[in-house]
Amino acid sequence: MIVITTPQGNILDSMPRKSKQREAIFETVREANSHPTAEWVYEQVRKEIPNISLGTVYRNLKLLKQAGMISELNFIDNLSRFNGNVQHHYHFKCEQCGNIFDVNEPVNKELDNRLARENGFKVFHHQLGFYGLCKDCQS
Amino acid sequence: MIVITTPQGNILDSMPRKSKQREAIFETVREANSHPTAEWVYEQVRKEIPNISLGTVYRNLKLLKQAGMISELNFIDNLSRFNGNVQHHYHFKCEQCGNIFDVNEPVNKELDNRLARENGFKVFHHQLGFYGLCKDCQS
DNA sequence: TTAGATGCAAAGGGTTTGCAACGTC
DNA sequence: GACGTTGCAAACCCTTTGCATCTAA
Repeated sequence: MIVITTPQGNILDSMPRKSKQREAIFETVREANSHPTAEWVYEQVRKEIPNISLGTVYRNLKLLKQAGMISELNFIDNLSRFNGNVQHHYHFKCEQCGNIFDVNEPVNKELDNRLARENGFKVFHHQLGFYGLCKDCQS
Repeated sequence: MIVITTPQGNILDSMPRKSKQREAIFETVREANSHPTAEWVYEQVRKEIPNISLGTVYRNLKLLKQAGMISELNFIDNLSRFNGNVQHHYHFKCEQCGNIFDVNEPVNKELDNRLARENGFKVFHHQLGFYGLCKDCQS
């Protein structure tokens, strides 16, 4: 159903059909520098397409995730959060204001290999999240 | 309201009142070598206290967590999972069978310090979760 | 024309909460 | 007796889904 083309091509074209809703949702997530929830995406897209429904937002977020165009975080809290940055990276969550930041820490692939060697697991990837206070919340 | 006494003392005594429900819930989580959900804890405790309610389970899991007697994982999926192991450690989730394993990998505290230095965050702790296939699911 | 995509509303699943009754100190 | 705790059920919140309608190809 969904065919992922080369990273260079517009992956939206690989969907069975185009829709302005999906395009708006994708753009919203990609341009957000926060790590938005579905609700937030919905509120944003609503400014452009006032009668879009939450169900459509959820359906498309799921599709876009399956197509590898966005990623989903579910280790921050019990809310799904989406991210236009598909590259592997780490996160920091401020326990005061709740904001989530991308972290520039280099990703350590060797961790996966070591775990695989020592425990006999097959390890595909890992998620690393830091918790504390951001600059603004320390004063 | 809740006073955490020394790790040696029975922290349950520091609660305003005792209840057999709370004790059973605590024991169930501590003795589980899985990383149980509230629902699972409820099913277990029900064998001992048949008319316990789910609400009581949730209330006590929250209390026990606040008292530092159990910990909560919310980075595995969008379900709260509880753990009698309060020490800092990492996790592996099998994407096939869904089981979650504690990982013996040493905890790297230096990570927190480096992040703090480089980004100006105050870092309290971090969570690291690995994803892949466990031994049983590789065949 | 055909099948995917939408909007709507209802349903689902996990968690919290209000309240009267109960239990502990 | 005071007040923390419980059981129950309703409420809540986030997410999914069924269905008739719409729309891209």
